[in-house]
Amino acid sequence: MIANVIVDVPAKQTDRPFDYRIPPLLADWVEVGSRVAVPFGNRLLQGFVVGMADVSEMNPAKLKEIGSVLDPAPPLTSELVKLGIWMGREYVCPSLLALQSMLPGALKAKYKRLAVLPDELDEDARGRMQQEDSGLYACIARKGYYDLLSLIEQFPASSAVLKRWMKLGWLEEQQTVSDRLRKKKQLAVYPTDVPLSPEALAQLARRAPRQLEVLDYLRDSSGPVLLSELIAALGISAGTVKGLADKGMLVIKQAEIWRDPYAGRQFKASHRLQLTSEQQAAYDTIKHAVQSGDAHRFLLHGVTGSGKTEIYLQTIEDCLSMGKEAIVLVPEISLTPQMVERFKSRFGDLVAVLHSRLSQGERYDEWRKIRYGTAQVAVGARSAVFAPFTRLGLIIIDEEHESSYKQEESPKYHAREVAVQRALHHGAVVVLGSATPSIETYAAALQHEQREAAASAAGERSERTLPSGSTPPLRLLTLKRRVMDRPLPQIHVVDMREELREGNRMMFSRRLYEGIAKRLERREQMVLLLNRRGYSTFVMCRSCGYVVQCPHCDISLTYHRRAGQIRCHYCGYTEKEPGECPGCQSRHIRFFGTGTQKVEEELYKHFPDIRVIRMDVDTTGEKGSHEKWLNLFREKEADVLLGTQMVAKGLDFPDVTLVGVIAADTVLNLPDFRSAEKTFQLLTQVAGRAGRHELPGEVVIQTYHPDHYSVEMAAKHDYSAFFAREMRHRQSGLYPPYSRLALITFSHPDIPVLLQTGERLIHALAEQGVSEVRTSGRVEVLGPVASSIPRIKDRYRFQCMLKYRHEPRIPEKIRAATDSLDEWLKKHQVQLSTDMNPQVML
DNA sequence: CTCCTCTATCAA
DNA sequence: TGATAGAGGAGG
Repeated sequence: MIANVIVDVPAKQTDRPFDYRIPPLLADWVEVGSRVAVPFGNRLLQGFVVGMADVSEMNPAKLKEIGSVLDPAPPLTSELVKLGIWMGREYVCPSLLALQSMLPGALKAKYKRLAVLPDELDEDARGRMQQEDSGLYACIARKGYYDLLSLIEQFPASSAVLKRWMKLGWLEEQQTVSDRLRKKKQLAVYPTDVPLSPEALAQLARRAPRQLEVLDYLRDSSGPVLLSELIAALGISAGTVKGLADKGMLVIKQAEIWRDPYAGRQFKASHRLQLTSEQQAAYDTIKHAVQSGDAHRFLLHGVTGSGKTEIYLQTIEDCLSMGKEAIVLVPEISLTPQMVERFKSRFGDLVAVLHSRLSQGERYDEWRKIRYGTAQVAVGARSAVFAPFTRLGLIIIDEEHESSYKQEESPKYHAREVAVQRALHHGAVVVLGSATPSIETYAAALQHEQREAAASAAGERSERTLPSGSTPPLRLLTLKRRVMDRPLPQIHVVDMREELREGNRMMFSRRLYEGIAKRLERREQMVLLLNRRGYSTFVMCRSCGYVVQCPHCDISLTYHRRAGQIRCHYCGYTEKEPGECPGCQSRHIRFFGTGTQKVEEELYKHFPDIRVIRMDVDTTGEKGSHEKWLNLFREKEADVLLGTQMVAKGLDFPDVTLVGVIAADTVLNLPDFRSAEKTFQLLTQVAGRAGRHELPGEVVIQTYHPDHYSVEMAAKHDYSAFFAREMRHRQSGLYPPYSRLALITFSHPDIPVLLQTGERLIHALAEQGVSEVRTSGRVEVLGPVASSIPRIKDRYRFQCMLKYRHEPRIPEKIRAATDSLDEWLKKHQVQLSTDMNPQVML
């Protein structure tokens, strides 16, 4: 048998399967999806088996054998292998990267090269090695082998000797492939298979009562017990247990432990809540779709607080009872303990949770629960869309408009697109949930609705059967009302230009100021949002106008007062806060713009007794700190939760009655065609944090653009009006959904190289038939132009945007074009990457 | 990506 | 003639 293997080299030239013979000993172990170690060139590499064949096209003499199989069962399913290859094509990236991104980091290969003394080496050779370089020899001889790289490091002068020894055969090189991480092992105590004789027990009772206690404990607990647990429970020493092991009355051995990030936490079981009629209708439709066993897509458009999560929970429950599995995607930011708790309390140990705040080991074990264990529901951020289920029935994407579903590194995939691909394979249902759907999603849903309406008006039965493999239509389910018919909070828009004109120079408008004072008096809570961390956004000299910039990026530095530093938010560059202007040495250097740190300081200035929790990247760096702050806020240990967008999403606190947006314009001013959409979504989401329970809520939005439609429509809770207005904007600029985009970015330390690269790229694209064809409106090639942040980490960045409509096979053509530039790119060390359907234009 | 080979070029 | 650097290509 032959295995087709994709090897662990992330380069264009090797992005294809290589054939290997499967040795008879491994025949039962190699499957599609297996992770194997294979000889490649003169190295030993990890690889993924992507196919099996009886014969190879290759000359059989040239075939090498698979070295070993790295896992007892294949970590990838054949479906995921197929998906990885699809991703490679669709997102113009090496399939290897796609396959790797499906697995927990613990399974990323770690390579070692060892220098080994051959067993059969004669005394004579050993003697001569000893004589030639005693230090080097001693180091290797101690264990018989030693890590090659650290040898070279420790004995830099001996590298020539080392090389010669290897040539002479006195040393052999051995390469290994291993995981990043081991399965966690701990000593555990197992009962013996043979029943214990009554005499022996009687003897124990007399001579060693403590040992008898151990046996009793072991008998009462079904199965093995951890040694540490036994010692703690009975207050004995390890010696007591060891004594029993010596007598053969029990066995102590290493047992594999599954780390559980939620161990020791009690989750109160919860049950189905009564659904409103709107919820019930949506639920019924989704449930029938899951039952049908065909791929379906739904957009669940429900206002904040309309009870989307309960619908998710109940449909998952039905999905499980049909013997199928479910994936729930949640934006990283809202994967809060609250969210996890809802799933844990409904499904208990059937849930595996995957997010970035788990340690590598914890994530690995949660993943193994899905692949080999008991989990039937996966809740997690973007990459959980790859949960290795085999009977997938339902994929839910909550807050589907969130940009975090798009991975910004290669493979630049969108979880929404991957979900559809998986649903097609499994005949599963995809549910996109949001109060503020992305324009593209909503447009697709409306288009389907309109087609249905037209079809029924014409008296036709709507077409239900689709050509297999094509994306199913997106059906719209709407929840217009909040549960318990609670009103949406009242939103006040404050024009900050007006405030200034009337002499208020504070960062708080009078309305917000009074709101805060009132809440403090009433002991209610508040959420304040400012989408900028740090203290100020830029540092400028008032004498000469000099703005302090990052020396490596074209971006101004942000002042962080607590640390007394100015920092670059792109490359992490840090310097001490300047006391004088670096340009003209004037003392008139000032900090402009407002960040969360400054808001915090102002709050304390105006309300001395106020208790503020600030949440941004700077305060939530540590593991678990996110959770810690939210718990403090829940326990009413603070009046204000102040933060960047991480406070806008998914939080639910009963006593929050005021939400304040310090500056609604931060996102609006970004040079991105989605900035209005992002603003509308952010405002609507954060407004939804108020008045979710008995107490009514109030929202204050401060802005310099009170007339902008994104602000106006958000204040009126009018998604439809916003959508209609935004669609006109998209149409006039031919932006998505009126077109599709592909962004090719390339970077280099020198601008002339980039200019030449740009010319070659345009030429290469034209050769593939991708060139400016404005007349037919098929493809538009924009650029190359400098990116909106022209330099990051000392590399200038240029980009080329393709805007196309009905142009088929664009990824294929881009790949062909960029492949033809390969030589040039390699020679000049130009980095180039392609982003299909980019979410951020920066 | 990394290693190997081939070729051009230069100094002895 | 041999050494060396750089480009090009292969890797099963």
